[in-house]
Order: sequence, then C-alpha cells, then structure tokens
Amino acid sequence: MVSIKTIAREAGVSVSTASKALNGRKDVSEATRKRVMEVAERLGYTPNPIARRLSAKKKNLIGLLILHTDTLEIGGSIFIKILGEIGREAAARGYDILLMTPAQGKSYMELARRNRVDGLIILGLTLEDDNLDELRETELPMAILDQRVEGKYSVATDSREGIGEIMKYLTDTGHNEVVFAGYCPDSQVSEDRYGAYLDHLSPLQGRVYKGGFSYEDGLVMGRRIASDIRSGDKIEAVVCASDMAALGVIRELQRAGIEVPEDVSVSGFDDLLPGRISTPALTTISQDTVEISKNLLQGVVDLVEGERVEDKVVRGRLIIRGSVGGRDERENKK
Amino acid sequence: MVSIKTIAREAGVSVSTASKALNGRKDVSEATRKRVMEVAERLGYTPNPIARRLSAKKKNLIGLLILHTDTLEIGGSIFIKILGEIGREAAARGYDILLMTPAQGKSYMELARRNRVDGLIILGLTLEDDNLDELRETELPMAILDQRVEGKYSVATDSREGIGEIMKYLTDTGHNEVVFAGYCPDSQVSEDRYGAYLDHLSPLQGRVYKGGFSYEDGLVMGRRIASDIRSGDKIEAVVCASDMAALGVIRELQRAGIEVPEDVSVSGFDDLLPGRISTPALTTISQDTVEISKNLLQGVVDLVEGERVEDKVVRGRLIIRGSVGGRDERENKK
DNA sequence: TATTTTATCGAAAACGGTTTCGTAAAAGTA
DNA sequence: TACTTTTACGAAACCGTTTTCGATAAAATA
Repeated sequence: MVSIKTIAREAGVSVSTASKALNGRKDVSEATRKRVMEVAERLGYTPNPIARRLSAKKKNLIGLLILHTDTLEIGGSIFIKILGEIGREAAARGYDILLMTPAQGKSYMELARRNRVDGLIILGLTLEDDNLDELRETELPMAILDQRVEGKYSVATDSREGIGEIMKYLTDTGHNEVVFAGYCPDSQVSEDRYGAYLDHLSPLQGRVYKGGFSYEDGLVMGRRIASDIRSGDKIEAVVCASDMAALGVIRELQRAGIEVPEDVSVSGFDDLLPGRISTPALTTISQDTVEISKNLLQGVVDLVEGERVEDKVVRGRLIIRGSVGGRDERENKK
Repeated sequence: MVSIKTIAREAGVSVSTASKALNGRKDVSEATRKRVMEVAERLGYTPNPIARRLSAKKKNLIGLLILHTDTLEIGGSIFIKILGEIGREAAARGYDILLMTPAQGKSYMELARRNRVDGLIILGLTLEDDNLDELRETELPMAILDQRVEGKYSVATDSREGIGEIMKYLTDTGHNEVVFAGYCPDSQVSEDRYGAYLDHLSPLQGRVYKGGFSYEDGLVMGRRIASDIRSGDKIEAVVCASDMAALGVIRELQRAGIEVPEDVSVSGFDDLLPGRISTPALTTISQDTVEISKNLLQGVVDLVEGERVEDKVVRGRLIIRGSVGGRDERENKK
C-alpha cells in the first residue's frame, strides 16, 4: 500500500514537505507541489484516514445512532432513503459515518466516546428514552430527527405547515366538520401535528381522538369514529397524525359501511408505501427525505466545525390522492 | 482523555507492560495484570480504536455498502431491521461498521480501499451492476445479500423452500391450477423463486407471467391474469415472486370482479408491511431478518479471520393470512 | 556591502496504541 | 556452587499522518 513515505521518496522530498504539498499548505514552492501531486496521482495515493484521524483532533467521523429499529420499521421506506442521502452528504463534506447501535448497559454518550466520533446523528429517539437527560447535558454536537431536545439541533418535517395544507385543502373541497385522530402526548411529532390542526380549526370545529401512530392504533380510533358517526355525529373528514393510523381508520370505517371518501374523507401524514397502494390511496404529506438528510448531516458537521445552527423544519409536500373527496364526489353520493 | 500512558503511569509500569496486561498477553505477572486492570477500570479507560487500527493489520472495520436506495425503499421495513441486527452482531464480535454509499465514478473496491475496511457487506446489489466484474476478481472478503456472485459469500432467504411451502399449502387447500407471476431473468431471487415453483409443479400444471417485483409490475400481470381468466382459463391460484407484485395482482383481479381468495388465491413473498394490512391480507413468506443479518456479518468476519464459509440460505416462515382461500371458502362461493 | 526578511524545506515530535527484542532477576538443573 | 532456563518487564520501533520549529538560501532592505 502506497503511503506518504513512498510518494515523498519518489518525489525526492521529505515526508513533511509531501504532506504540506498534498494539503495545500503555504510553504511549498509551486514546482515542488506540482511534482508531489503528480507522483501521488501516478501512484494512486490516497491518504490513510485512520492515520489522519490519529493525529488530528477532529476525526471527521460522525456516529449514526439508530434507535428502536422495531418502531422505525414502520417508516422503513423513508429511513433507507435518509441513510443513503446522509452517506452521500457525508462523503461530500469529507466525513465518514459510523453505524452505532445501542448496547445493553452502555449509554449513548459512552458509545460515542469509545468510538471517538465528532458528533452524532440520532434516528428514532423517543421522549421516554433513558438517555435523554444525559443527551441534554452533553456538549457533543448532534442532530436529532423528528424530536426536539432542548439545546440540541433537530430536523423535522414541518408538521404545522403540512397539516395546514391539508386543512386548507379540506376547506377548499368543502369539508366543514373535521376531527383529528392520533394525538398522543408522548410524541413531539404528534403534538405538533395536533397543534397545527387546532390552529387551522376555524371555521371548522374540532374533535380529537387519542391514539398512536400504528395501524392498530388506527383501527381502534376508526371503530370509535365509526360509532360516533352512527350515533349521528356529522363528521366529514378525519385528519390523521400518520399514514398507518389513517389506513387503520379507513379500514374500520369501510367495515362499518362508511365509504371513503364519499361519506368521510381521511388524510394521512408521511407518505409511506402502504398508503400509495391502498384503496382509496391516501391523500397525505410526503416528507422531503433529501432535504431532511442534508440538514441532519450538515447540522452536525456545522456544529462540529464550530458554527451555530438553528432547528430546521423542512417543508413536506401535499400529495393528493383518493382518500379525500372532492365536492363532486360527495355531492353525487347524496 | 485517558490514554494507555495515563494508566501505565498510574499503575507504575511501562506502556508496553500496560498494553500486554490489558490484552491478556502471556508475559505479565498476575499481580501486575490485576493492578493495571484496576487502574484502567477506575479511570474508565477505553482503548482508542483509531490508534489500534493504525498499528494493526486487521482493522476490525467492515464497510456496509448500501446500493440502490431507491429500489431498496420497497423493502425498507426489512432493511432497517437488518441494519440494526448487523450493528448488534458487529459490536458483539468487536467490529465497527462504516456506512458506505457509492460515489460517482469511484468503484466499490476503490471505496473499500480508501476506507481501509477489512471487508464488505453489500445490500441491494443487482446483476446489472457495473462493478460486478471487479467484485468477482477481488480478494476482499465480502458478504452479499440476496444475490449470488461466483466465489463470493452470499446470504439469502431460502426461495426454494419458501415457495415449496406455499405450493404445499396450496395443494393442501385444494388448489390445482397454479400459475406463477413475476419471473424476471435479471434477478437471482426471481429465478430462484420461479425455479422452486417449477420444482413443485406436480400434480399441478404451471404457467408463468413475466414481470418484476414492484406493485406496478403486479398491476400489469394482474390485468393479464384477469383477462386470461375471463377467456376461460381455470386459474385457481397465483404464486407471486414478491409481496408488492402480489398486491398489484390482487388489485387488478378485484377490479375485474374476480374475488380473492374466493375465486383465486394469491400468495406473496417477503412479508412487507403493506401486505399485512391489505384486504385480504397476504399469505406470504416472511424473512428471518435476525438470521440473515447474523449470517451476513459473521460471514464477512469469518472470511476476514481466514475461515472458509459456505453460501447461506435461511429459512423463511410461511405466514398464513387471508389471500389464500381454504377449501371451505372456495366451496361456499360455488 | 551588511543586515534583515522571506521563501522553502526537513527533522522531529506527537497522536495512542502494539509488538519485537533485549535484559535482569528468579528459578531450575547439574 | 556454577550454569541454564524461565519469568517479568521495559526500551524502542512501528503504523501513517500532521504540525511545529529550526535551518538554510535567496531576496529585499538599509
């Protein structure tokens, strides 16, 4: 394997000069630099990142902490894209990504310390995490997906705006009685989405069904909603906090003989695969994985390099599909 | 940061002795070893993996190459689990995982070389990959998911047995006319699954619909199947090469007024999320992600450590849900 | 011309470990 | 007792970089 020694020898200079030439330092003559560069090129030299890390204080290494792979599984189709993008961005900024999985008994910070990473990207963090306090206290640069932790940089899809768009679309298509399904106080994301719903309430009047993000949660809420409708409640649309919950709701509505979207419209959030192929297909907000990943990576890197960063919310995109009815469909049904 | 020097000083020994004590080398007295260990424990010493890598020939570093994140997106819910498991296994065997994403113009081997990894785990490799020849020729230890490359270690779900189980189940539930949908010659996995179908043909008689793995592919095949049925073909079951294709097939069948499973049974392969919540829910083969991940990681590691390994096929599990009809349902319909 | 700057380079230390090898003391053997 | 072997340890080299700093020669200044 060709090291810097090889190219120094070959170029007839000392190792230190070779290093300086390669790194564009200022005290090397133009002639020497060129010679060194050529030799390096010819010999296919690539600096050993390990050796480099040993001497440098900044290791150019970011730990990617993937928590709760079981929960993350639901949004799997999104995460795989995020991973790819993070990798690309990291390469572009000259950083490497170390995959870190939580180990029994070891705290995240302990893991980070052991691996000598400059910073952390955290996926799948929940508010019940045991390490939350420790995270808050540490100085280690980090970027957290979808969960705000005080003092820490976070990136999330703009729930407020996303739900806002949905509400606006519902209003435009003539829905008046709109309820919200999937509020659970444990989750930041859920809070945000519910809050946004409340913000856009007028002139609609709201009601909330508590529940989680999963399909099963959706089933439970769907049954309650169906029952309320049968009791005479005039619900025209259900805004759900997640795609999976929306699918569950739709399923139970359909089972109760309530047609979507002819009788009730249902919207999701996330744009997961199942919602694209369900009948009806889900009207939802799709996450901009590229933008999310970019911000995640650049966020930590900026922090590592001493810059200040502000929490980032990235715009989602309203995806109009079949689960929200237009005025026509709903009129026809009547 | 406490280094080996610190603990050497504190324990009153030389750095070399400290190193030997820590690593359980043979020429250290029991008393000294104990003293060194205690100091290390007390000071919370953890060896710097970077420094260790610099001197060692084996870096204890495995590159995780994630290809085609767009295609992988489909099975995302599986891959995220695989990632988690790989991480856990790696930690258990003392290896670190470096996330690698292919860069424009750089070959995979080039990437591996640059990063000084001991070996590679490759996810999402296709037979059309430009790097295939180079991969074949290299000596670098690697484990490849779901794609056999001559001379390279691969891990895959046992298509043969999986399809076999499905065929047996179909026979047991009284299906005679069984066709196969989703054969595409580009893909190893598809070939395997189709081959297994052919193996289990008797006493059924077979027919194949060519197509890919995606939902859209399924739609196309579904239309052809529906049309064949309307032309009088007595198809009782469709064995699909993938869940997504199966969902597409079901969709088109339903649209043509053909009921699943009352008129035709349909089976999938992979056990993805959408198939679990579709109506009817898919009868399919679920992949054992834990076993797959273990074998992937242990495969490369074994190769790195000089052992021989044999290609691994891991058993899937037949998941019986609603898309394949029992004898009763089908009789009743008639 | 004598002196100070500036440009270019290389020796050496440092990063944090591991490993080889030499040596002194302890133990074993004749 | 004298010699050999074993045990326990440390000095030093090494892994491949970067960086600091001192040295030399050329250029600029007085």
